[in-house]
Amino acid sequence: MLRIHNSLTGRKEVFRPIEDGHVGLYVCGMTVYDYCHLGHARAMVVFDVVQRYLRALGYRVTYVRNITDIDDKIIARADELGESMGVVTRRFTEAMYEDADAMGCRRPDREPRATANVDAMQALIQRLIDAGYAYVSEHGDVYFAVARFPDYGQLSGERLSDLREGARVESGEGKTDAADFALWKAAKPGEPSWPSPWGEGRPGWHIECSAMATNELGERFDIHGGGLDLKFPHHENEIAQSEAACGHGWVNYWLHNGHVRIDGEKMAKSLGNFFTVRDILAQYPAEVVRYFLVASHYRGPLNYTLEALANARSSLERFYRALRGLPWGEPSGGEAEAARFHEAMQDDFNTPEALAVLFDLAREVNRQREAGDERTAAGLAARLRELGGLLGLLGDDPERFLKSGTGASGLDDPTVEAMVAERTQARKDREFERADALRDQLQAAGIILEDGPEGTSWRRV
RNA sequence: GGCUAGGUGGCAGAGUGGUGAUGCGGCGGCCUGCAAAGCCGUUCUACGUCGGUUCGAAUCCGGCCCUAGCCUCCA
Repeated sequence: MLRIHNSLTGRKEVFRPIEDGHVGLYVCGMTVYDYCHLGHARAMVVFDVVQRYLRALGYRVTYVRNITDIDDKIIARADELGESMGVVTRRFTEAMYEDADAMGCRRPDREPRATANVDAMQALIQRLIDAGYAYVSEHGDVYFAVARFPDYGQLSGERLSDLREGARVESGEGKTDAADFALWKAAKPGEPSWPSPWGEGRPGWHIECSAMATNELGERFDIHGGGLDLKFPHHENEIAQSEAACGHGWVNYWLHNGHVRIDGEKMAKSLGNFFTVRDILAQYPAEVVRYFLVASHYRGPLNYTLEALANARSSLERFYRALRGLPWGEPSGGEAEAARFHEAMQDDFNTPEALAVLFDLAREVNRQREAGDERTAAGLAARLRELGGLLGLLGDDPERFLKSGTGASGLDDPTVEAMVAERTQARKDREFERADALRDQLQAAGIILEDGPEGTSWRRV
């Protein structure tokens, strides 16, 4: 029985899909005007885990993630680069795929692009105008009249009166209410635009997701996710538009992932404290980054530090050392751990707890191996791989992972192998001084040796 | 000012009304030529604060303090 924390109600609820055996999942994707930073990576990995786990539970999942390819920031970026919007969005869409693929994220089933769905957005806007929820300003902008939608604030807990009093709500621009938001923006000279019943213009941000989600998943679907920063106003406005248009509830469960922080602050472009995924991937294996993201609960904040990444790496090393040297086979044994793992995952995707179970399993693998029962150890190791796989982890070859290291050690594999062989000979000859000198030399180059009953293995720091 | 999350041991990070997750680190032991790794044991009065409920709370309730986020584009 899967329970998930629904931000709409603020509590954990038993998940019941609308259609038996099927889950419609919509996640707000990127605005493609720059490279992904770690915050984007978190959202991608979090919902990749959600999607994977739902499938592991046997659900058919329709996973939809949009691509916002029309937006003020894109226009600005294209101007800045002296390129067309299409060129810019294509480049950063490709970059997003590279990053997401590297981190082992399965591609969504559907990835609607805003520019390909303007018709659906216009239809939705028209519907809202007809139903009296939206109005056209004298400048040709269309606004959603927030006051006409009594349930406004159901997701964020914000009250309309508080919002109006808030210092940061803009007024003017033809709005009748400061809290109203744009559905359609009249084109300024030189801006990309589409013809519409209200004049040349382009869609507002919020209407994109309402239109595309409904288009792909219907007027009522199961799960809508995104970063915490989208909760208000974006998701609140999506709800208002969609429910106003269809006249009933829209999404059953809302999921929001927490922010990545750096030095206790949100990682954000405006603060200039962000790290791009590709910069981090240049220094750490993608699986380490993924582990780091999965090692804390998706709803909480995640502090980015070098220590945390190092920690993620040593955790993975522990797993891969347990796996090392055992044959890939069918899982056997570890049923109790598997049950605990699933219990954790079904409790609002508690990945840290699930990982704790995996550590227990790794210890059991080591115990069995130490006891000389390699057969049992191999069965458990396969179980460990199987469960890790549900999180998108532990799919690598242990030797490969352990020998990959963080940076350049200066010594290539054949050199290391040669030195190891030389040391082995020295040890055989009981020339321990020479053997230790070689080991020290390797260690200085970031190579750690481990002497086992079946010879010496090594890994990079 | 309003709204939303949080405040856990040396660090990271789960969890729970009553037997001190898990990882990293420290210490001791086994193993090893010595290490490393592994295993075993262990350290550390851990749960922001003040009250309340309870046989019993860190876990429930209330006040307070602090942190972060949102209220403007943001995963």
